[in-house]
Amino acid sequence: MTVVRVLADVVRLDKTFDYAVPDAWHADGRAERLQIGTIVRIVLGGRRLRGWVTEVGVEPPPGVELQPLAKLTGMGPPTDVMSLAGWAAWRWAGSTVHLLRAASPPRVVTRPTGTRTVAAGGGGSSQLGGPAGGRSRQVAVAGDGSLKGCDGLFDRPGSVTVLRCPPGDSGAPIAQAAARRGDSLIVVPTPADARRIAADLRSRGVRVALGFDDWAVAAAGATVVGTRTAVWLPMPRLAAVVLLDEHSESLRSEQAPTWHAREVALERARRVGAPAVLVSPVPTLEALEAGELWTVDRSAERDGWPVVEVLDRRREDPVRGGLFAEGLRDRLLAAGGRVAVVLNRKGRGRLLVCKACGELARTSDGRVAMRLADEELVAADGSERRPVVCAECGSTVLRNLRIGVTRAREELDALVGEPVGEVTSEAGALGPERVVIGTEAVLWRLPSATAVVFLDFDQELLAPRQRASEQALALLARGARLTGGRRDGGRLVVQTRQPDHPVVQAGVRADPSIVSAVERDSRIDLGLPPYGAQAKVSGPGAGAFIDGLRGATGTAVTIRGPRDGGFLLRAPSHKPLLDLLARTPRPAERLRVEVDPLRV
DNA sequence: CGGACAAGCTGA
DNA sequence: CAGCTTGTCCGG
Repeated sequence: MTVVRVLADVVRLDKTFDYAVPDAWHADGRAERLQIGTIVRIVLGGRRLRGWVTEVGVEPPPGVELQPLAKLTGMGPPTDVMSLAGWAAWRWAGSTVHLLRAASPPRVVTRPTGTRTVAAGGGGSSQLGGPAGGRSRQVAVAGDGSLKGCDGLFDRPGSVTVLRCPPGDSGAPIAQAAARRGDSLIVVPTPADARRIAADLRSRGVRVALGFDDWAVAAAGATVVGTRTAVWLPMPRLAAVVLLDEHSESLRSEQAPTWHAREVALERARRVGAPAVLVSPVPTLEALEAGELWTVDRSAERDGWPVVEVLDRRREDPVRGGLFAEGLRDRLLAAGGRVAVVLNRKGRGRLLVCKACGELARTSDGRVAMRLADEELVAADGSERRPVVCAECGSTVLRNLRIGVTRAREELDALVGEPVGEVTSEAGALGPERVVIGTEAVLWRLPSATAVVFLDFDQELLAPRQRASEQALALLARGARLTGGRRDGGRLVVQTRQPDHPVVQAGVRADPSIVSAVERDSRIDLGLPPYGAQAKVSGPGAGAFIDGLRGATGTAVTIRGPRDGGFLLRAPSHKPLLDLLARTPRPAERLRVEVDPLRV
């Protein structure tokens, strides 16, 4: 009798059970389709459940009467993806079930779709062009702004390369170079990016699976293009991995387990020895830590960024100054074409500003905004408290820098003397107005702009998030993608009271390494990822779980809390932390474990 | 997770 | 002691 082990599709269960393969399945060939990852129906405690085969031909446990498998549903994640999901469950301290759901086809797949016309290796497709450029740690930018020499990125098996190139769209040539190596995994931030890259590759004769709808196409062997979930698609002949806009927040899953497509893709590449290339105008420290940095020529990078103009608001009256710096009107009128004005209203935290000298109330390291609470200044992340005194000049009179969000459009209207459009994140036609205002969504909804204005950049710089600096710089890069480089007249206008902030300076000098260097030092100091590991444990079961953790001895993990009902675990690296989380039994009550949380 | 069953509480 | 709530265990 053949016995298979099956993981039931029940998150809180997260447990395998053994089932007998019915004799009839041997006769009609179904038994041969049972492989690791195959999706089946099982009966468990009287319930019919979905499950994934995790082992075939296991020794039946003694004294247990096995139930037969109820149904063979169809193909599931291949063996390597099953194993990858298990790794990810460890890496983000979550259930394997969550990740296998992400890796399973959206509809039943009985067999892979289609066969490849080009042999694996892809070299037969001449429309992809040939390798160009020699080996160096640089990729060249041609006169038309396209990249040359991308093939060198994929020369070394198992290598991880970070390619920092200017904010313009550089994805297509890199995707083409990857596809020349064979079936490649190309991960992009948005479905629109995926469609664009996929169309380009298809026009060059590459067999492409576009996102999860093409699960069966990918299973037959193809270059996969998609958003973060694409890292879970079957790829029987994975030859290269590319992440475009590696810094993008969209690569991280919002729901727990909060897996990150960068880390999953790198692990997947590592397992098969495929070269991986992480592309971004503003690489994260995680990327820089994982791979070797390649750049484009310094002057080409500079030209690819727009001019960044800083409007320093420190000397203005914080009350009468309102939303707009003195020179803004002139800049708006001077811009020839469309102008996008960005006002972040998601950051609800109001900023306090010194009435005497115009400095913002910040923590002593200048990283986090402070607010008024109980007659005291308290950091937005709770890390620091002090009396209500300006750290710069000693004045005790601070004012709320309240941004008049509702009136922003009207005020701007009056300022420029022409109708101003408003863009929201909801769909809807864009108006004909030359100047449009909105939240960060403006940067995603508009196809292009001559200039982008950040009205309240301090809100980004001081956001109580671990990656506030990186994200603020990413926002500049996003704006730069709308405007194009300085050669095309692109211009960013940044209103700030922190003109010397590394992010602002990085924009002005078109040099993202300024932020990398400062961030690196501070994260090493604070033991933050990627130079340390953190996990946030919360929920009704948190207390009991932490008690269990405390029982473990000899680990490098420190526990802080409870604060707001949650605990923060820290360790010098991921392994001791994750191993401890994995071997500690979970309580019956609800528990949320977030590894490397965005906020602590 | 969800069902089964046991132990505990309440009101007549 | 029926009828209901709450807790614990287990499924292959």
